[in-house]
Amino acid sequence: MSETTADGETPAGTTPVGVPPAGAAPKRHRRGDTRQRIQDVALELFAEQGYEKTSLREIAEQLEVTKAALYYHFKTKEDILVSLFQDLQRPIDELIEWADHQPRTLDTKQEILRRYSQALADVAPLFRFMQENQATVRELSVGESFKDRMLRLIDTIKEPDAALTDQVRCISALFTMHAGMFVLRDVEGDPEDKRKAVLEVAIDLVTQAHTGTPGV
Amino acid sequence: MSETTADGETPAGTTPVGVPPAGAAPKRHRRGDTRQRIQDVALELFAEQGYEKTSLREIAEQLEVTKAALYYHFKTKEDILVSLFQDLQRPIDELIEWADHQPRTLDTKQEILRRYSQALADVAPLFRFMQENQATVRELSVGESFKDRMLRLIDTIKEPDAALTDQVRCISALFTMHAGMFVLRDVEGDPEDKRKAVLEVAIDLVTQAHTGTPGV
Amino acid sequence: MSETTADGETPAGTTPVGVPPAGAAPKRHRRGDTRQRIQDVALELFAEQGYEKTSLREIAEQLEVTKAALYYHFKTKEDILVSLFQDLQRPIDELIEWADHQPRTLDTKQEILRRYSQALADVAPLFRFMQENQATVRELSVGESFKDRMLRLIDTIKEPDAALTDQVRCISALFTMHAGMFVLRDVEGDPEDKRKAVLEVAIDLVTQAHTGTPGV
Amino acid sequence: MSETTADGETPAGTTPVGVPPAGAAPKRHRRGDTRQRIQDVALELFAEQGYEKTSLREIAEQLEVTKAALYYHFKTKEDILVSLFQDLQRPIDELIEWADHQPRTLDTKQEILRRYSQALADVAPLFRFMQENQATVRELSVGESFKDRMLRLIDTIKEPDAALTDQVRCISALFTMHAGMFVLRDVEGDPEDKRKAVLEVAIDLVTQAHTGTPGV
DNA sequence: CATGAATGAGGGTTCATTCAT
DNA sequence: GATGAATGAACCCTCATTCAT
Repeated sequence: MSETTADGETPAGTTPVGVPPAGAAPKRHRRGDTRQRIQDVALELFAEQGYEKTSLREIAEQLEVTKAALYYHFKTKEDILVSLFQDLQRPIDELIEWADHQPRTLDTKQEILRRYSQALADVAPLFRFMQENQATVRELSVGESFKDRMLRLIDTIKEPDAALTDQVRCISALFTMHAGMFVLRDVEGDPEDKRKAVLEVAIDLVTQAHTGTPGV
Repeated sequence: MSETTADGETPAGTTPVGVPPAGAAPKRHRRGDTRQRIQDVALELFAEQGYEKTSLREIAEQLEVTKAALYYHFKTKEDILVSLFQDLQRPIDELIEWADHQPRTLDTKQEILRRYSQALADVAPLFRFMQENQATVRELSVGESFKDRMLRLIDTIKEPDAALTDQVRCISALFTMHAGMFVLRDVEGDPEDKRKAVLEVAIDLVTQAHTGTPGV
Repeated sequence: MSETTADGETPAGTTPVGVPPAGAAPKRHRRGDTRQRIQDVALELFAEQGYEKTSLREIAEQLEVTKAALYYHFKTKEDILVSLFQDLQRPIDELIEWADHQPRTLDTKQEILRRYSQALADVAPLFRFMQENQATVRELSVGESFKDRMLRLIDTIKEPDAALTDQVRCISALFTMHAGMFVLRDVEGDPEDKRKAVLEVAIDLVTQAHTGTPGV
Repeated sequence: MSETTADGETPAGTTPVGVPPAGAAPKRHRRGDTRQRIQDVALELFAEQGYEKTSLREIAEQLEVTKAALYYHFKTKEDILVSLFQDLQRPIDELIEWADHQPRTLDTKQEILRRYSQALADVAPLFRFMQENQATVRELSVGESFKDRMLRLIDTIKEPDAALTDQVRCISALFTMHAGMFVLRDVEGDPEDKRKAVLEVAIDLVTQAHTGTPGV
């Protein structure tokens, strides 16, 4: 529940369930936001149990609607997943877009990582899902597009003609940030501190890579 | 005694199925290697399509046996997976065992990474599977045991009272090696060269972590 | 709300399936009576062949629906059986309830048997099923509840401190009625006559038991 | 286990498992009696769980042999059941045979019941099985033959032209004895006392029937 | 906006049975 | 006298999806 950051931080102006704004919808469900609620529940369940093991029945039950209702809002099960991506991939797309218009300096690369760290924190559940369901996602239409995004992101910090080790360092920087998201849950410490430590290591890696690259 | 060999003492080393002895019996009873063949095919399909999306029918068909035959050799679908782990996790267990009896010097840590790099290469398909099916594996009995193993491995290279960044570096070292296995497929270059580059970066990270740690 | 009507409020009385309203819709959606029809067919087949030997495929086929349709109306195969009990056990529950509020006179006991005889005739198929599938039913959730009911019924006609033979007589009275239902099919004679003869013997047994009991 | 009287009381001269008579069969299983042991285990399991729910795997496992071994001794699963009947039905056949050669006096009928009571006690497990698996047995080849036996037994105590109630009394006498076997388990008291009480009630019923019959 | 009822395909699993060895 | 390996049929059940209302 708390993991679902889909619509911002927490649906700020939204009435918490069970406390309808005096004189509001009699049916207890806030109206019109069903689509949003489906996405929230779906993301939660997909992340928790995986895409395949989450059935539409389960989603519907948790929402107290019928399966058929889901089909009013989404054409297929995969469509729900796709919609999650479209909503959550945007921050990353914007980052890539931004990066593409910057000079390829070390400063830029570091800033990319900083922004990426933030973006990751914002879309954490989706990332957890991606990380843990690669086999599934790979087959889905959305898989290719996600992989593309990753490769393009790598390209923004990696020099194509750098030494192999330096290329690895850049890739490692990114994956350090990904891994940091879920492995560090088993390490003690303040989440924000951990995020910063991860970012520091990532920046370090990219810096080494950048410095090591001849002619930069 | 029991008809079901399900518990399995792994009749042999990890003999790849390979080609059937040229000119062998055209049909019926490819001898006593069926269990092995099931494991081979299963690992292949699990890694390729994921555990959930691989049906027993599919495995059976590819082996040209019936589904029921699988149940002669394994008690359940999950059992097949578990058996794969038992066979392939051993190298890692041995590594941890070895590491636990070494002094915690930088040299040892570097050697751990070197050996881990080799172990990973040996059990690559299983690792790819793990990496790509975490959501599934997490629920399975085998999930916990795998996570344990990872944490214990991290403990062999990480100093518990090191700075947070240095701890991250160690974790990063390991995950760099994991990521290296499948991300680098999209980078040009000789596989062995790539493996070495990955190893170098990982060793670098651990070295930095070790050096940075006060009092070491 | 929930799609599955499995818990079931028993939409109607024990309407026998009978003939479909002459000249009704030739196909698709015989309206809302499917649940009822499933129960009817299931009871018929369960009674005829036993619970285990009756497959859902068989039930579905006879109804010209798919197996999956059964699962829309009932959560499991056992659930179908349970629902049959809930529908058909009621007459007996009501009898016990009634008996519990009567004085424990001989007249009452005789009336219990009379009413039980009638109740049995009403739910004959279920009883036949129970009688013939005790081994199965015993394991099912419904088994215990049925046994309870029998014991409580026995308690309504049996004095706890009576002589052992008189206790046996009471039990015998009940089982005579049960046996009467299916053994007497092989004896010639009008069914109603036979029912009355059985009832007479049962009443006789209880009367002897009641008279023989000291202090009554 | 204790219910299995198949081979007498307890295989008297038989070595208890695990203590082989010095210099005996090295394989721990007493040799040659496998067929008997299959029957014992099968009867036990059939009576406990029902015929359908008892699988050959289960029987084999409990005997620590393979399913295939069962097929060496019996042609089919049903064959095991049939063999149980052949062994255990004999006492009843002998009783019928004996009864057929006696004068149809009240004394004879009472003696029939006495002997039947004893026979029932001897083959209790089989009877319990019959009672609880009628639906199954009915379809099996053995079903018809068992029913025949019951009808013939009834004929030995029932006058064909008696009043309907008196016929019922005779049937009731028999079924009282059957029911007595398993219903009385829930009544306190010494088993032998209970058996005698049941017998007394049965004799009573037959006596009434005999006396009530005009012209006897 | 949503439901009730249903479907077709497929899932994993278990069974009685066979047969070469 | 028994086993190891396999089969074919059937089982209960779940799924994503559809469509008239």
